[in-house]
Amino acid sequence: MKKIKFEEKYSNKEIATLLRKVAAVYILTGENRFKIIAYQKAADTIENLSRNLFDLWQEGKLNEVSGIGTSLASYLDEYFKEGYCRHFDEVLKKIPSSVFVLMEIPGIGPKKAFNLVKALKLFDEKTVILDLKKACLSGEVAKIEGFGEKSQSQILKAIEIFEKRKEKPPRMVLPYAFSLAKEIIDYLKKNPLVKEVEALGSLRRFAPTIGDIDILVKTKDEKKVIDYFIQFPKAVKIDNAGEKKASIIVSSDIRIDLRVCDEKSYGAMLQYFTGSKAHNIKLREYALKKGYSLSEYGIKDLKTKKFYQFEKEEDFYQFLGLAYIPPELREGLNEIDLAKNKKIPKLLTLSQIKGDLHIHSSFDLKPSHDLGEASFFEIAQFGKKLGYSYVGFSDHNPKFGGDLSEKEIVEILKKRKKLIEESLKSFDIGYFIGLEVDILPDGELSLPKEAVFYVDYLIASIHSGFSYEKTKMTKRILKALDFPKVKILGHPTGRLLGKREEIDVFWEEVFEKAKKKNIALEINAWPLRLDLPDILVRQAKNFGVKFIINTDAHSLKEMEGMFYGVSVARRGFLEKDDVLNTQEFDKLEAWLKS
DNA sequence: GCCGTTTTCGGCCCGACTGTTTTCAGTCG
Repeated sequence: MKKIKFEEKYSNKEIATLLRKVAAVYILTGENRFKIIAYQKAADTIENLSRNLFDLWQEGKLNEVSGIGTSLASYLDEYFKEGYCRHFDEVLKKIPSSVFVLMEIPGIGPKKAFNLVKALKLFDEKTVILDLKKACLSGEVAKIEGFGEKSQSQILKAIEIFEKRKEKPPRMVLPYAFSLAKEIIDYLKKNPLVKEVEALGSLRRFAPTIGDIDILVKTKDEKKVIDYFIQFPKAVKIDNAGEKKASIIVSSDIRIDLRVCDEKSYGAMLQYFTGSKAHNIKLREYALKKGYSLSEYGIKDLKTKKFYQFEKEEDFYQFLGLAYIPPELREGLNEIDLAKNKKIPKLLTLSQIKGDLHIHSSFDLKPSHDLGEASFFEIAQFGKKLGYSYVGFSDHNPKFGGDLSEKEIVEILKKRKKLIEESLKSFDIGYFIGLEVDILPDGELSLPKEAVFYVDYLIASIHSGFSYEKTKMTKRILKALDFPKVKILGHPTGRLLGKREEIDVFWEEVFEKAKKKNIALEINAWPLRLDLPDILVRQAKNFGVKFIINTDAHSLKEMEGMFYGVSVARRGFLEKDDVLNTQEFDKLEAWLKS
């Protein structure tokens, strides 16, 4: 078979888009609606896959993906092999391509898009959005059958929001989402009708980035709470507001969804509104097989027609014969099967963490990157305050290959070790002397070998050359792991959420080697990193690799961010024993010396 | 078009909100 190179059009995202387009055409041509659903479901599944569909195809595992049956598998096989699929092409030909562009605007689906294109003759996909905007402004849209003044101005607003979002997608990193959610929660709490209020959705699941903020309120007066909510001072637009729910857009183009309910359905509503969508769909399918229909209000027994309500979420899952599923695991993977067999892991908790091994101090060792803000003593003191048994100092390596000679670098590290020992002589917390060292392009570490005598451990990290080809990058990392005293692979994928993509690596080879050499993979808790990503955490765990969760703090304040790293570990199914810095000092020391 | 702890046939998650209608279709989460 000829070797086929991966291209952008083979990415999960692009394939999902392709299948959704086919589904859209089927909607317009009046296909069987379950066929349409099948395409949409396959698209959802593929988009949320933890691996590239393309890779799975190369391994002959297309049929293992749920939602891909014989038909789709053969279409996709042709698509990967030939670069196109005749069936898809023929279907898509039936509809002007500008229809698909309009569908990207919120509130416009296939039917509205098609009617607009047909009525206004908007056939140029490059200008279709601009043309539609003009048509709205000149009042033409309101004249089309099925549209009116209101939908015309709604479309206009939707286009504006769409254009803004295209410039800067408003996905938030966790800390920002938390602070925004807190603002809204504080506002809601001022209203005495609000009995209880919680942030749910992806925030409760601790997803690495958050799109919308979801808020649930328990109240006896639903309508009044909704009226109060839409008066939130920072709201720039009320997207919708009914009896049961409302959505506002706040100044930063972020959407806040509110649901209100009484106490009797609070448990079911918590479950529903925490999601994810994929988890809820799977849960409902599972329940249906058992003769129950689920909704945000409770559980209906389809035989007896009896309706059950739940004040607590735990009882909702229990009723279905399932163990409680922590929100972090509700991504529609295999968590329902695990819950059915009572195999839900006992996830790591923050209180189990005994120390932080990636902290940057203010000691000036002429580093390759930025210094921290706090002294060794201040860091130790703060570690103690956080309840840790030990801390690890891991400044960036001195700039190697520049003005400093190897001898000078060794001297600096010698001096640093002495200073640390003196600073903490009479302070009762364990400590380790580490160093975060750059992995150079060739896989060497940016440090003279003699320097390792003055450290307990090294964190090897990539800080440049992120776009190497996969094989070269893999070799580079594997080589770095052979450097003496490397015990941790720091922020392994190098990603910066919304700013920099993950490096391209054959991770299985890295996991294999890390396991063999007893090297831990870091889960870097810095909110923009959250690296290793949860999906890879789970894969690495299956290889038997151990982890260490670090904050990469450059200030005392940042040392408080351990919590974000723990959330990644939880989403990656990690338990206490998977994570080395849950161990006491002696055990950790033994590992560092191993 | 997919799927199987009732099934290889006959099912397929569930409900809210809006606008344009005059009972519902479209869209969204």
